[in-house]
Amino acid sequence: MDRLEAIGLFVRLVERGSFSAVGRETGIGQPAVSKQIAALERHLGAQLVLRTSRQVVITEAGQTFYESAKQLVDDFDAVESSVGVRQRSPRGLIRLNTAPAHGRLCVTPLLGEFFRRYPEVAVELSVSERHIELVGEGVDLAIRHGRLVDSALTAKTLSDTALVLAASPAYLAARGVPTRLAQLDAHECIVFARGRERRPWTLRENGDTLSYMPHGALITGDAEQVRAAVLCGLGISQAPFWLLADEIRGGRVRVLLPELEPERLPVNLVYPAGRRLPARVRVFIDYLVAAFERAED
Amino acid sequence: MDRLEAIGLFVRLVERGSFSAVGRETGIGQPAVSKQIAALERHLGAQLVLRTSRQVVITEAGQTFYESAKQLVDDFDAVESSVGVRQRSPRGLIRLNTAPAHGRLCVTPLLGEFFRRYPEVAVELSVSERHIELVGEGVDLAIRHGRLVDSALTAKTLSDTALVLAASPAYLAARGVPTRLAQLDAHECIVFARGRERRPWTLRENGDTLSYMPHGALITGDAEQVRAAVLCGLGISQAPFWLLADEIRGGRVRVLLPELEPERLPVNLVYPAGRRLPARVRVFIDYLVAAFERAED
DNA sequence: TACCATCGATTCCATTTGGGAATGGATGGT
DNA sequence: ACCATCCATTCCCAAATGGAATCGATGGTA
Repeated sequence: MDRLEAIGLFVRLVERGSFSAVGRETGIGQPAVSKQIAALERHLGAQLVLRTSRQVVITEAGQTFYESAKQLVDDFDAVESSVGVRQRSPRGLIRLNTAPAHGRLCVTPLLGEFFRRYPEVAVELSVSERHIELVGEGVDLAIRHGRLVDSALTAKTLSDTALVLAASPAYLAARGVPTRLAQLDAHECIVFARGRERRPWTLRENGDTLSYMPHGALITGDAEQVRAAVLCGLGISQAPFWLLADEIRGGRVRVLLPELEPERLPVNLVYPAGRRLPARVRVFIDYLVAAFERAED
Repeated sequence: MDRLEAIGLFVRLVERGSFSAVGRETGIGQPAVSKQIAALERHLGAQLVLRTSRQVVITEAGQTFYESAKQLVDDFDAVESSVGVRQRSPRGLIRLNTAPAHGRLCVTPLLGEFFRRYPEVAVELSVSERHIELVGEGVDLAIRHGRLVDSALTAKTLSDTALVLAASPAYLAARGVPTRLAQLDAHECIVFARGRERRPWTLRENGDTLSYMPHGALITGDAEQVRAAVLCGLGISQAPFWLLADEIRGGRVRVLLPELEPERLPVNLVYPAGRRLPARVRVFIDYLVAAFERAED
C-alpha cells in the first residue's frame, strides 16, 4: 500500500464525507477508495471512519489522525516541490473560496494568466457569500472582505476598496443627481443587508464621518443583485468599487458625491497560519497579491 | 511507486552511501533499492545521486532533498504513531551512539527490559570514543560525556558521575594507600588522555580545588584499558564511577581519598533539537532517563 | 407502500507493480 | 592480472492495484 496515497485519500474523505465523491473527484473510482481506506485502517490498527450506507462518520481516532495527516500531506508536497522539476512548476489542486460577485469579477479574470504560468496547477473555486471555516472544509485559501476576526489565519491584503455611492445615468436623469448626503431621502436606495440588521452608509468629509441610513424597495444580501439593480436604474447603492469598476470606467454607472471620502472595505487573502504551504499555494498567493497590486484602483 | 518508501530508502542511502548496504540492511536487496531510487529521481525530475561503480555521491539537489526528507519521514512516523495500535507499541529502528565502555557497562544492560516493554523496536548501537555528528550520520541519539558544546542539540541529563580516584587492593597493599593528594607522586598513575594534552586530576576540599597532574607508565585514550589496568593493579586512576561501579561495590577496587569531593562528569543524552521525534525515540529517551535515575549512584 | 437513486462493501478479472536471481560492465585493491 | 565489490539491467514470478459489475442497505419520493 502506498501509505501516502492512502492518507491523501483519507484527508479528502474527511473533507468530502463520501467515498463515492472522493472516488469521482480523484478519478480512481469508489471501490479503490474503499479499499485504500480499509487498508489504511488495517495498517494503523484503528477505525478511522464509521460507514453506514448513507453517511460516513469520522471517529475520534480519525479526527486526531486527520489533523496531523492534513499537515503531513502538505509538508510532503512542499518537500517534493523543493527539488527538481517541481521547483519551477508546482502542480496539484488549490481550493479557493470567494464571495460570488468578487470571484466572478476580480478573481476568475486573473486565472487565465496563472494557468498559463503554472500549467500543472488547477484551482477549485468554491463560492459562498458567508465566511466558511477553512480548516475542516479542506479549503486552502479564502478571500474575505471587511475586518478580520479569525486569528488562526494568516492574512495578506489584496486591496482596500472604496465603497462608492453609485447609480446609473438613466436613474440620475430621471431623479436628479444628489449633491449632499441628506438629499438621498428623496431617492431610491438599493440596500445591501443580510438578515435583520442594516448598517448605515458612511462617508468622510474633512475627517468628519457622515452617516446615512438608506431606505429603498430592494433589499438584498447578494452583491450580484445589487450590481444588476444599479445597472437597471433601480436606484443608488453604496457598493465596493470593484463591483461596478467596469461600468464606472465605461460611463454606464456614475459615482455620486465624489468629493466625499468613501469608507473603505479591505479585501484580504487568508489561509491557515503556521503551516508549511504547498508550493502551488505559495505561488498562487504571490500571484494574486501581485495581480491585485497591479490592478489597484 | 510508494513515494514514502522510496524517500525512506533515499534517506538511508545518503546515510550509508551505498546501494548494496541499504539493500542488505533493509532486506529488500540491492536491485530493488536501485530501482526505487531511480523511480524517485524520475518522479522528482532531478538527479539525487551520482553513481560510479565505487562510490555514490549526493548531488546538491539530493542534499537539499535529504535535509527535509529525513524530517518528513520522522514526521510521518510520529503521525502514524499518534493513533491506533502504534500509539501503545511503537516500532522501528533507533540508532544510538555511545562511548564504548559506557555503552557496555551502562547502556546494554538496560536494553533487555526496554525490548521486553517495546517488542517491535530495535536499537542499532554504534560506538565511538569521539563525538560524532548526529545529523548526517543518521544517528537519532547519542550519549555524551562532559560539558556540552553543540547547541543544535537538545540534551537531557542522564547522570552526573563522580570522577573517583581508584586502585585495586592488591596495588594498594604493595604500594601503600595515599592519604593526601601530594602523596600520589610516589605512585603509578594510569593516565587517561587523547593526543598530546593532559588534564590534571582535580578534587575539592571545603570549596578549594586541589589539582594534581598525574604521571605514570600507561597513558591511554580508551576507558576500557583504564578499567583493565586498574583491575590488574597497574596503578591509580581517576575514572568515572560507572566505569568501576561493580568492582567498587564488590570490593575489588577501592576508592581513595574518599573525604575529598570528586570532580563530576555530566552524562547527557543528546538529540537533534526542534524536530518532531518518532514515537520509538520518544519512549526510548523516557526509558533511558528513568533507568539512569533509578540507577543513580 | 413501492420504487428509485445512491451509498459503501465485495467479488472477479486484467493490469501493473515490485522484489529476487542472474548477469554485465566498471573500478579499486592486492 | 586477478579478485571483490560496486551499481544497472534484464527476466521472471508473485503481489498489489484499479475497474466493472453486483449486492445489500437506506432515505426520498410518487
